[in-house]
Amino acid sequence: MVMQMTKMSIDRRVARTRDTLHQTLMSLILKQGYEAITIRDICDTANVGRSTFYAHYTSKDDLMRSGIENLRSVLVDRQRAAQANPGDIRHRSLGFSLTLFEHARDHIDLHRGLVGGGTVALGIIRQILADLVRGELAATVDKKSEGATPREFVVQYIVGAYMAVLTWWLDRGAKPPPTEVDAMFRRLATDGILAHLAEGDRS
Amino acid sequence: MVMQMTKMSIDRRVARTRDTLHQTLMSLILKQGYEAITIRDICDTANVGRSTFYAHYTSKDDLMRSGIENLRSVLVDRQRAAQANPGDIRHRSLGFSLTLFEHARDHIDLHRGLVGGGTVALGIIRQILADLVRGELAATVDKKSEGATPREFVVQYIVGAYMAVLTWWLDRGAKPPPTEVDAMFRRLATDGILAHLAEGDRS
DNA sequence: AGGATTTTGGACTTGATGCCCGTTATCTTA
DNA sequence: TAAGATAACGGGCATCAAGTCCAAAATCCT
Repeated sequence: MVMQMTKMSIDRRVARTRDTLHQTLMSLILKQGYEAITIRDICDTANVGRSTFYAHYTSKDDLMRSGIENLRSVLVDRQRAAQANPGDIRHRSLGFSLTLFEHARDHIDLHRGLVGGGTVALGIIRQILADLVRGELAATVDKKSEGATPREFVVQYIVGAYMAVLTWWLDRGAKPPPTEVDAMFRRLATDGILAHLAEGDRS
Repeated sequence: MVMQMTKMSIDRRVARTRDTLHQTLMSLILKQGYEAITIRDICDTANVGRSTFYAHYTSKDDLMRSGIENLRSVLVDRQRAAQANPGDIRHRSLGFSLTLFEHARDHIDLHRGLVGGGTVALGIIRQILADLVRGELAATVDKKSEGATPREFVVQYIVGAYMAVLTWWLDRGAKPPPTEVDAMFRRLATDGILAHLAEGDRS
């Protein structure tokens, strides 16, 4: 029979295989870290033929990429909610921060695997955040206020700082609760480090 | 003859080998990126037996690590010079910024290879910067002004932001000159993003 | 010059990748 | 529920890099 053009309901076997592969990858990340994982490992653990793996994904990175995309939707949703809320610019901006801190705390093992692991996951998350921040800046800042600092510069600055802080926080076992790290990050980002340094040292 | 205890002048063969290996690694980074380099590549290009490589280093990362340490001294030196200079806290702090931007511009190919390449180089540079910033904060901030924000949090924040900005800048071909990016970074870091956002949008 | 040390190059093992293909299991749909 | 389509299996195969080892040759140091 000819394939229907718009959208075929996905074969259950395909769905099952892909699902299993994703879950297995995650569990292996927790167990041995991303880098150390081999495609053999994944297939063996998942009870999936290696040929089958290659029928769906071209590499470990490919599997990872495809599996991490749902994180984006979570963040985007919450972001939208935060944007809708009225409030001072101080509270309205950087909406992803608390969300991601909390998500990381709730799935701490997974996130530790991600950050501890390869560049791939970090890169994807980085990109997702960059998109969010970019959108936020576009909605927040006035078009005419274009200063000497390129928009993208600010985006990279914020995302870089956030990723570093998130990683550090996870490495320490997510010690201070999300709301607190969130507050620290926001303050640092919006007010700058001068406020921190000069507190007891205003010359 | 018995080995002298304190310090033996290094065998010329050893020095030559190690030197060649380092230079070769760098040139290969520029040509094909760090990740894609194989130990075979290095040895072939360097005209060094593969056995010899393993007699000196245990891995590609090992070679990289040992080779990048001189960058540290460059930065540390300039940092010291900057620290000695009198001046407002705004100019005295973040001394590494301009230095590294300039170094990156002068060795742009190398730096592009580094950042474009593996996690290793980035990690090392990150660590070097973290040490610098940590030292700087310790010298700058008053002990008693310890706020709710851990010192290390600020360090990670700054370094993360800087690395991201540096990478972005290099990817764009180091377009705005070092002094300008440096100024942008400093301003963002010390004054925060609020100053930027609110410029034309003070509600 | 001569003993010490390094370099060499090739052989060997191990293990991962990626691909192929005939067989078997499972799904879809009519 | 039976038939035809499709996916999964699994074993084999070629390729390549990582490491290790060793005897012979080259180079260095004093």
